[in-house]
Amino acid sequence: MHSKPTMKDVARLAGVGTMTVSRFLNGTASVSKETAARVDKAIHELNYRPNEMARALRGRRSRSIGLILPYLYDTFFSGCGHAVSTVAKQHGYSVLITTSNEDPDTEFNEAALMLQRSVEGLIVIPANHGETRLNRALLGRVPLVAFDRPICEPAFDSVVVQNESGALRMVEHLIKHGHKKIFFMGMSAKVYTVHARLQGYLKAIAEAGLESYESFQCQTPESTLQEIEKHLRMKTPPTAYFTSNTLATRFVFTALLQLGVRIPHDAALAGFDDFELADLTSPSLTVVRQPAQEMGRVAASQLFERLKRGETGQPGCRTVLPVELVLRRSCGCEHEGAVVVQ
Amino acid sequence: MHSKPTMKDVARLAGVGTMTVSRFLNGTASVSKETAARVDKAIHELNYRPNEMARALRGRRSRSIGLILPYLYDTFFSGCGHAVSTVAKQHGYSVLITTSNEDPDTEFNEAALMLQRSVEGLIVIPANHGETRLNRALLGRVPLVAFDRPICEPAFDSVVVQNESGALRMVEHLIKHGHKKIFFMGMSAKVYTVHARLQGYLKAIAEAGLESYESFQCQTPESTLQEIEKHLRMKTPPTAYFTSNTLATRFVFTALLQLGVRIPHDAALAGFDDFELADLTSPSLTVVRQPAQEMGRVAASQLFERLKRGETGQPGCRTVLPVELVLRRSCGCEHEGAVVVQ
DNA sequence: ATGAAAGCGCTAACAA
DNA sequence: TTGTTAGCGCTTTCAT
Repeated sequence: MHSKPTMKDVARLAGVGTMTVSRFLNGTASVSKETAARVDKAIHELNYRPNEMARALRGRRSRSIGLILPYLYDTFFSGCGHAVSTVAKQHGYSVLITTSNEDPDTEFNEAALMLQRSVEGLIVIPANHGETRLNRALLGRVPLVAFDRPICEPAFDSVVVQNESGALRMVEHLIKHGHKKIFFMGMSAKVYTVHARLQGYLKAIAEAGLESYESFQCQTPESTLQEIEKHLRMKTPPTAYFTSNTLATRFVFTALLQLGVRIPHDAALAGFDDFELADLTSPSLTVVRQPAQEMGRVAASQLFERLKRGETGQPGCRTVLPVELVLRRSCGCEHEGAVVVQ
Repeated sequence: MHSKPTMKDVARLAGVGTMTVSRFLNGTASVSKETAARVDKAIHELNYRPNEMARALRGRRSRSIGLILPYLYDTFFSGCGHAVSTVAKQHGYSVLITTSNEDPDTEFNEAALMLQRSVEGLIVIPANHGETRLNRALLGRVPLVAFDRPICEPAFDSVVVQNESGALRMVEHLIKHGHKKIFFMGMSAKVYTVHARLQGYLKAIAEAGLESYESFQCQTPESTLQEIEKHLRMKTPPTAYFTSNTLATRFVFTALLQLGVRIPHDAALAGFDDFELADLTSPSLTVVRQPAQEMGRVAASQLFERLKRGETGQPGCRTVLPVELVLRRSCGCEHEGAVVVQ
């Protein structure tokens, strides 16, 4: 056989019509046992595999979904991606993946391209909050689930974590350690999660009757270092830092070490988002742990639920997943190992 | 408009035949300026987007490639994936992604599924060495580029790093520090990269006239801990460890810390594969750095090169990318920061 | 339970 | 330069 065998080839070999082969493969209608056996034999003999493009073109279903992440090299995002991919595989679906690089236009174009490829649904971590151009007009009837950051479009589902309350609880923890001047350090106020965590920080600070301090200079290691240097020159430098995400945590941690600040003695540190090796630094890092893979799993499940029900008009729902406080040493706790607070 | 506009709709609105629209879109043949303008207007008016499935079915090109990685949650793999995705986007291609979970059968099935989806090429980090079932028979004329781990099939391209010489140089470095008993710690001898790095270790050891010690117990933190405990009970415990990959490095590092071994005083440590935060541990970790993203970039470029040339008969070539030694503190070096040796 | 005909949206091949 | 015809491989519809 030169090129790939088609359904016609199978039908001919089995001595039946193509529709019988199609029905056998899809279980759309009953096929007598005998013919089924003949068809099955022919399929194996030719090593026949249906052409998914033709299937998608003729039928309604492409058995594929699209996944758009800001980046793939970030552990958090790729962890989510792994979960989505796993769920899709369980449903027999393929995943088209792409990155938006946090750019709403790229995101829009990539989404459009995926729709051209007839994906049945889209799972997205939207680019910077409020700027996403994804909407019903673009998507038509195709369902979309946003996660990590919600989309303000009522028809889309969202899956997020307890950003605000997680931050609030962690800052409360720092306050319990006796800190009065706690700095919030973020990468960018434009990102939804950073903003939400800032709100939690502000609430905790306000409830304790303290003053709030925030900075969004954690763009690069250098800018972070400069910012922290500025703090050290203050009359009363901060005694604790709360960082908005992994990268901010890393940058602040590095800067503090470089500047000879002893953690947690001179300044305590706690961050949002756990990561590998956070327990191997010195001191080990206290963080809010969010369930990255679980979030991807739930988002994907939600999408497949919609696809199964075929209900497209349903309003979107928001799922909020719980976070945990992982208390290690950088906050000032002195117990051995890590204490996880649900 | 109820459902999506088709080429026919555009043709009708522009008052031309569908072929003119097709030619306009693909630049296959010249279209007069006036008609081109009318077609362009119609396309924008209807917000028409060609159906990629139909294109792929009729024409030869699906403008998509498949990417198969062992896992997606591993930073190394997802970094490679990011690079592949970026290159594909530059070429206007979409990426179907999936994970093999290091299982050759899953890998085989996923590859077959991708071929059913008419991918034009495949980029793969093959599952455990020697067991991969990917071959020309499955792939037909579809090109494949293996990276990180090569595939022993002459028609496939491979992109790898200097696993053996990188390991050799690092072990030589440990030897220069005066170590006589250096343990090689790996996760699994079945993985190509681990095997290759072991060869480098063995060569360095042999050239120095030393005795070699190897263990593949770094499966879990627990098994690693047990293994190291065993070493400590030896008459002359090892004074240095060389680890085969990130996870092994982490496990050995944690175990040594837990057992109160002072690094590098009681035992030095050096590993293959750099990772974020390797410079923030205490002591900071000396590693062989391999260019993960670069490897993905080169593999993808190689694939697109083949696609462009359309030459399918060409024998596969192997590209070897250089690694760097990143000397931090865990090996016993005492300089500030990190020294990178090309 | 099975088959024949039509056509999904597009493009290669030919014709004008 | 442009249009017509045919058909990629499959499934829907209608017939038997």
